[in-house]
Amino acid sequence: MLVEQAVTIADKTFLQLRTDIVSGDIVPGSKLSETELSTKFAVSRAVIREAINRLESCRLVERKSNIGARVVSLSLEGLIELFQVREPLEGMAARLAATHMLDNEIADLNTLLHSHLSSIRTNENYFQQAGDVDFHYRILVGSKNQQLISLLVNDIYHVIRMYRVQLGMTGPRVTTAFEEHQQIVKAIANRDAELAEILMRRHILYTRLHLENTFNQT
Amino acid sequence: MLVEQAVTIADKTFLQLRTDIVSGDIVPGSKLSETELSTKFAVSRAVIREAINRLESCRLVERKSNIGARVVSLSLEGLIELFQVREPLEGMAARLAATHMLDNEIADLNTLLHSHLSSIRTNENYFQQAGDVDFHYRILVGSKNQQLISLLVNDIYHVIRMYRVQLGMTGPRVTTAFEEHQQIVKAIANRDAELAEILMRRHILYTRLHLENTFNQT
DNA sequence: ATAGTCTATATTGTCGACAAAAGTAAATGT
DNA sequence: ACATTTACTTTTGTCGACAATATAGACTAT
Repeated sequence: MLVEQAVTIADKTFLQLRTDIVSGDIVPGSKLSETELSTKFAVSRAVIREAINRLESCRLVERKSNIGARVVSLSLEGLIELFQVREPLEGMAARLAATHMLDNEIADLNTLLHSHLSSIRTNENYFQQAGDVDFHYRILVGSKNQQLISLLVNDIYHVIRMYRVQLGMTGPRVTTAFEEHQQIVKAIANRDAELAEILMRRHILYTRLHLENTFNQT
Repeated sequence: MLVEQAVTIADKTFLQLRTDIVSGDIVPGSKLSETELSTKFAVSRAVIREAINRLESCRLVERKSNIGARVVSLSLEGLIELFQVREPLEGMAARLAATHMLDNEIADLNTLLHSHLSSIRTNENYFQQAGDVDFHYRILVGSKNQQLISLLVNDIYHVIRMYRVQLGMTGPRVTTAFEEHQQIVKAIANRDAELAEILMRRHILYTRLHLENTFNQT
């Protein structure tokens, strides 16, 4: 998949902090003290500042001038807003993928779907989650639109992952989602851009509604 | 409209640099030397670095480790990619606006349209451009989706403006675009979310095709 | 007792200097 | 003459210190 190679110290610090935030080790709403983090990571405040700046542009932290940065706090409304952004973007990605994906990329996607199916049968939850991520990622890359790819991979996906972890969403809905995946791939293989977009949007919409339901019931 | 108040020196430097880049005073592809800029603006390199970092997250400059930052170079392909992102996003904005815009906001939008119409009659090109920006901005705000608003206003709009200035696109297409605007507002006033989205997407698609044509013909 | 002010403290913003990496040009060897 | 190495210069990355702003607590006045 994607290789993010950290060459500078600020890179590593940024990646480490992002992991800590997304995984929940640094709890939402908590303050990111520059001095504190610089001693913890044993680096200068400058690299911490740079890392925090980048976290801000990923929408993982919010910063106020002369006050400081806090990890974004989670709300159902925020998650809904995020999915309202993700839905049309991935819809367009599927539309473009139907036109621009190479035949062998589509074949690989089918292979992935089959391995996904077998992991459903054996109830391997972890791989189901990873398989879902991989599925969306491949279609996104298949769109060949760099703006779209960068926007979703570098920003939105991480924020959504954070929400999922925080809200304890261990995404079930696998069996029905699998059928939706299948239909999307079929539309792409048929080079039906219009249908691919509609199906992808529906797929993400359903996921959103499912998340809303599970969240509201608890 | 939107007020971006710069409290810190880095804020001001960032805004100044962004203006210079979008307006073309700093030409695309040119290098942003930290030392050079720090002497030019009479500030320390730290604030220049922060400003450049923010420009990078706006997608206005590209940075490579240990090498430096360059203003993004323009290409027709890049502009197309950008419109392929913008189209579904603003489509969703129109869809949401049809549900969430307040009645008086819709009334204001109609007032704006009428003033737009009169400026078309008198051929005031500058106000036509500004009017178009204002139109899209109001619908975006009407969506009430903070993620969507921030994404378009803080990032995408600036990049598109840079492309327009650079490629010398003094957006004509006003009269037909006006009718499209009218139809979109009508759909929103009717609270027809589905139609509002379709019309907005078409509107942006047409704009893109128009830009492609004018660019290819020259 | 409460509101407001003032002082002390902690945190962020800015700066200049040093370290490390990349780029450049001269020098050497074949 | 060309390629490679080596010294040198330039630019970015990192650091610690100082300045400016915000927060917290003590103090005063009504």
